[in-house]
Amino acid sequence: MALEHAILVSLTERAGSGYELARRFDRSIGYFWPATHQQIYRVLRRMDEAGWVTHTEIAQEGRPDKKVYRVSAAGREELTRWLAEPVEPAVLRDGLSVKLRGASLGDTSAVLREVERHRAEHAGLLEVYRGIQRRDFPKPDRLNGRQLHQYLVLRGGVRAEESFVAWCDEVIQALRSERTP
Amino acid sequence: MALEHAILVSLTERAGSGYELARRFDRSIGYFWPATHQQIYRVLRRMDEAGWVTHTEIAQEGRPDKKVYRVSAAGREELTRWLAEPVEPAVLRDGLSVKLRGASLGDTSAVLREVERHRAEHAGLLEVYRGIQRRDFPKPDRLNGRQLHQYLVLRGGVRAEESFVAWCDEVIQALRSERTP
DNA sequence: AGGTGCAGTGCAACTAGTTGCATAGGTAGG
DNA sequence: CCTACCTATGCAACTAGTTGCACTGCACCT
Repeated sequence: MALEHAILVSLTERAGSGYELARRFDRSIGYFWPATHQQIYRVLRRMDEAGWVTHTEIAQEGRPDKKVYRVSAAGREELTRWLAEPVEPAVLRDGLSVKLRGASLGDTSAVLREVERHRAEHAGLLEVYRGIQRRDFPKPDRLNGRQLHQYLVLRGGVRAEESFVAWCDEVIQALRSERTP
Repeated sequence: MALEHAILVSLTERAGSGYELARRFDRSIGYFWPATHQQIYRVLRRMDEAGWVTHTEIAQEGRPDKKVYRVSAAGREELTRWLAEPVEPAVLRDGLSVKLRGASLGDTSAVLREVERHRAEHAGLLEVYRGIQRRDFPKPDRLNGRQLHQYLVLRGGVRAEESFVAWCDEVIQALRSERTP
């Protein structure tokens, strides 16, 4: 019961179709709450039946018709209710750490290459975040309300990726000097 | 297909029962690969059927009998196979960020209290990690093999929690000065 | 002419994970 | 004495999430 709320937040920011929501989950909100288009479509239907959202079918030329969803009064109520209740701590599932922990049972240099690969991916994501930060929040001192909150979430992403990259560097250095003592 | 591998890593470090594994997942490996006892029991059975592990029933006095699992040759083979293949990037699901992003749609001060609560929890976890670090790895310069890898995973935990706590502090400060401008 | 990719929704079948409960004896505390 | 917790395993029913596929029509590239 929480993809619902991520969708409510996103739809409150702007109404949209399932497809559009899936794009947003790919580019922004999905960085901290991932979801596939399938899951989104399914949950949207459930939310529609529960009355949290309404939809309008929009006929389009040259491309398929779409259903634009918007948050209803009941949805806004549910969202404020959820915002006031405690939320469980973040869940992390990191296969790389499992691998590292078992590295000595296999080919350590393959694990090292994996860490290097992940380092590159996370460094890329960090650049994406920093790009958004430069473009959308060039003067972060004067923000408030929704803009401030979006900025703060982005800051979390930047910090997390910086920390991940730094960890990768530490691991890479340690594994390299282990291989050539 | 990855809880299997986390279990293989843990059972290779030391054989144990489902219950013992569940304890370990609560205290160490579960910090980056969470699992409930139910899931562990189910997967253990599947791994047993697949021949990756074997079990011996141990009769005990005063407490229930237990099944001690150990990794078989096929299990070790599977583990080395998995260690050599690429692993998907870590998945994070952070409800607090969703909340923060939607904070202006509800009671912002309730969200602030939530951030403070999470800060305290993560600071506590950080202390746990640092305690393990002091106790188990007082001289990290001379480690290698399994010990080094375990230490590096722990370092990842320390870094992640430090970063999370620092982010919470940034958020708390920003939300406070937003409320009293 | 043929392939790829985007926009758009969705079904079917699957795997993974959660929650609640059951059982049972021992141990510790109020 | 009663409650609560620990050790130990597990069933049943549920919710969540993944993977693979289908269909339409346009645009773009080769």
